[in-house]
Amino acid sequence: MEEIDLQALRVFAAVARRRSFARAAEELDSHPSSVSRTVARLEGALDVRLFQRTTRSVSLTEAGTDYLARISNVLEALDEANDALRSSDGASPGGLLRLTASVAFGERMIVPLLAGFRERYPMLQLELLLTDATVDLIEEQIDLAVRLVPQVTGNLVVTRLFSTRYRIVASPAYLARQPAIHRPEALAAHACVTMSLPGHRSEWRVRPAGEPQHTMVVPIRSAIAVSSALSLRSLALGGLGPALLADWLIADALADGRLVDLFPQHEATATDFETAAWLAYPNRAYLPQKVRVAIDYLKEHLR
Amino acid sequence: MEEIDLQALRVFAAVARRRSFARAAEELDSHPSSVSRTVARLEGALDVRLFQRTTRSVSLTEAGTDYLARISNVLEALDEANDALRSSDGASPGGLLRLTASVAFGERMIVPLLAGFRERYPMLQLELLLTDATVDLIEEQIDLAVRLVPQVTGNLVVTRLFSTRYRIVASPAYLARQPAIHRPEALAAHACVTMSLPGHRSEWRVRPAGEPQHTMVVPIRSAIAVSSALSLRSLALGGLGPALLADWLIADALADGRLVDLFPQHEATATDFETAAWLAYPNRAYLPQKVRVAIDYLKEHLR
DNA sequence: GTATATAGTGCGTTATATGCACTAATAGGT
DNA sequence: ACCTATTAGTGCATATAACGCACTATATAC
Repeated sequence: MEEIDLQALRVFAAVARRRSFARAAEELDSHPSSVSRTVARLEGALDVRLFQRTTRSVSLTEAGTDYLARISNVLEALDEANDALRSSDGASPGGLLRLTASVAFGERMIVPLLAGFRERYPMLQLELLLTDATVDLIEEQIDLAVRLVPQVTGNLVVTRLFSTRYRIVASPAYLARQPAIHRPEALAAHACVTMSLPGHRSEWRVRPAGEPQHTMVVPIRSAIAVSSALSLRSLALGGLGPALLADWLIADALADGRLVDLFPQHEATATDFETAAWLAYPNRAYLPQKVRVAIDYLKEHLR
Repeated sequence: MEEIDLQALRVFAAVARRRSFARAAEELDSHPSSVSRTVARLEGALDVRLFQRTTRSVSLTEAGTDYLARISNVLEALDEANDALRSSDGASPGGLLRLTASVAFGERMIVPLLAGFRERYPMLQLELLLTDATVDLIEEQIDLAVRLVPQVTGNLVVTRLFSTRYRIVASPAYLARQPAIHRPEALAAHACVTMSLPGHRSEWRVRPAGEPQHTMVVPIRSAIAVSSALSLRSLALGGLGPALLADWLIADALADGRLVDLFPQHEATATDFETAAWLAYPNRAYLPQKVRVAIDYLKEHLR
């Protein structure tokens, strides 16, 4: 029996995850030719075809699916063994930690923490994937994600960080030159700045705090719609109109008066009132030290 | 984190098993220098010392012990994955199967079966370690052992093949020219051939079949003591005197009259009446196909 | 005290893997 | 239905690393 290279197993797993030789090669900082040959060698050693190749798409064979499941466990157990050994002598966890969050949350909440985090865990290399698209944690090899949704779906382990509430805010300058807004219904007379997301541009929902049964659907007009929450915040600060923004995004501006909460007694939302910030990570048998400490650090500093 | 070579893990396991760099190198068909460098690289990658080296002996450190336990599982799971995949398409099991048995049992019982076994499993490569010393199945990487003892000890999985009974026999030629032996006590007047083992040379135990309470200890005289059961059999066949031999070793000679059972109504032994032939194999999480089929084959043809 | 076995190192050679250029083939766009 | 762009696979020259050998240092056994 020819010996099987561990590298070959990692390459195989990468191809299976990305469903492409070329993308796997990219991920591994290698070349499609190498990946192709490595997989071919592995298939030769096992005497089994692992992938069905049609030049345009790659998919696992039945045997490949079975092998991937077993191999994933093996690779995980191996990483666990190495991780456990390296941290057994009380050493600071090392390696690469891949984090993802929305652009706004990353910029406002994560980035300010990184200096302290790096100082505490200097051996850890960080990679921050800030995107408003929902990425596949498995395919993108993400260790830890912040998700801002009512409930997290998928085969993920989830921890709640804090509740997020949305506020309807405007800058003092805007309020000074526009008709007063005493009640939510008065928003109809204003040109608002909104997120360019379905359901955010034509109506918001408002209800007196603690009275879910009195929810009002308030029609609004969107003068400017942007796809970036950070830019939305800037527009509100610049006095371009009322905006619906998450509390964690504007806490500082409300505190020092650069923004005014129009309805302090009300809760507001575009879609769902009960939203929270969650930490989510792949449901693996073993949680690496680096992820463990990152979770603890974020929990400690974010709530 | 530098990548860890699978080869390095196998080398590490071999050194741990053999407790020697040189013997591990021998086992791996490599050189002590290579083994030394491979282990050194592994230790460097893990940043942990795995072995305590004193030029004359090698022992695992605490971290090494822990790592070995984890790595063994990983390597086993990997072998299992490969084995399962290769045999999933109904292929005949392949690889190397290492068997051990006593010299006499191997020669008389195993060797005659090998032709048929090879024919049935042509992809299997066999290695037969015939020795009367009790080998360490783990250290010697034995897949399957035949043990002839009352009870098998150690962390082994055991299956009973058949009971072994000992008979006191002599050749017709010997009996024709010597005083008759009607009762066991009469053996004292004869020069016996015996095994050169403690307790075999000065007395044998005899009892009427099914009457354990009437066990007699019969003093005997050993004229020739040999360390090989096969040679003992030859001496008995050659008419050199009465001998105590296992039934499976002389069944053919008793059947065709080349040997005569002196006390067909009695059971005899040198040490323990209740001896059996056992199949024993290391207690692993996964039983490889090749071992599975070997066990089945031996069971089918040996009882 | 001496001899032998064992772990570790330096160096030159060899084998292996890698990267690049190119081919073959398919799926999607026009 | 054709053309184009992308992707898997192959040949070949090169670079990298692993390997084996000779040798050293050290500790145990006799």
